[in-house]
Amino acid sequence: MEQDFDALKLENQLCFPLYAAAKEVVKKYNPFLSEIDLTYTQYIAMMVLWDKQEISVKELGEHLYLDSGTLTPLLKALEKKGFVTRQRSEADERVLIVKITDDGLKLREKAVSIPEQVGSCVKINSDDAKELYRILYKILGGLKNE
Amino acid sequence: MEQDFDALKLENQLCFPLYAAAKEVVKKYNPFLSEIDLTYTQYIAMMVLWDKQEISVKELGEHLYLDSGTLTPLLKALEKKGFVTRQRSEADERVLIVKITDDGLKLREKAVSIPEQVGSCVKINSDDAKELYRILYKILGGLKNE
DNA sequence: GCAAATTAGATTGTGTACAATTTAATTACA
DNA sequence: TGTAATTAAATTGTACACAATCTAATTTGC
Repeated sequence: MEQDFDALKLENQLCFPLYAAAKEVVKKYNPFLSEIDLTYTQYIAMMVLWDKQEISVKELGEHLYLDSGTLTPLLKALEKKGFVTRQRSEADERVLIVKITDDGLKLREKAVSIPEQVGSCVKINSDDAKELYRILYKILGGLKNE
Repeated sequence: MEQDFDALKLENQLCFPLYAAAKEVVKKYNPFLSEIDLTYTQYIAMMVLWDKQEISVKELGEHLYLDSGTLTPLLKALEKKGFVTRQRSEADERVLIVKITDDGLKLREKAVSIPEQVGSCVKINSDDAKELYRILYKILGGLKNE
């Protein structure tokens, strides 16, 4: 009585290419990010800060799908590099407010060409890109409400 | 003279939802994987071994998009749990052959229901799943030849 | 045949990720 | 109003992930 194990084959997984492609694409950012002294995770945190100037750790984590265990050391590193400040909210001492500095804002001008540069490394046509974007956010939306 | 920074907005990235969705979906495996004492990375390594019984570290890394820096400690952990053995190839002492053990093979029966269980956590219809699969492997294929 | 180049894996160091726990501040509510 | 519950970050411990380097074995090319 042979059992059917096809469901456990790597090529039948959807999660595996998701995991692998994410890793490989993130890796493509490194040569460009190292020029501005950021890691990928630091870069996406800076993206939120370029947009909002200041934000609590909790809110930042909601945007990035990251928790304080990841963000606390990451934000300390960004503070050390002089790109952000960290200070407790006066209204609620539990809350830590992260603010972008002038140096952090300046960094945006150096970063602005990165999306295009990485884009040229990742071969995907515009239709596939749109489909991928749509499906990924559908998945993320579906996971949130549980 | 205002510069256009839209390319740096989080919502205009394709990589970010890829990164976030991969992380969140992998996280969904943990409750099921912890029951059989595996992490996600160990699980995908076992998938290759369930399929092939034995493989070199190099080949395993090619399948999983992982290098020896990640695989060496991971395979030592799997060896410690008794799921694999590690021994040098006699034909070429540089090569380390990883072999599945009887316990490792038995684990497959416990694991076989995991894909379905995780599937029910991730809301995606069959058309989207097929599209996603196609696009992700297209990306992975495009990154390889460079 | 042998030195140079290549290859496979291991090691080191840095930076995530995240579960679980802890601490301190705030809020709920009896 | 005072205690219990909740909340936000920080901390701790484990496990990747990978660049860079190292070591040992094998292959190349003369």
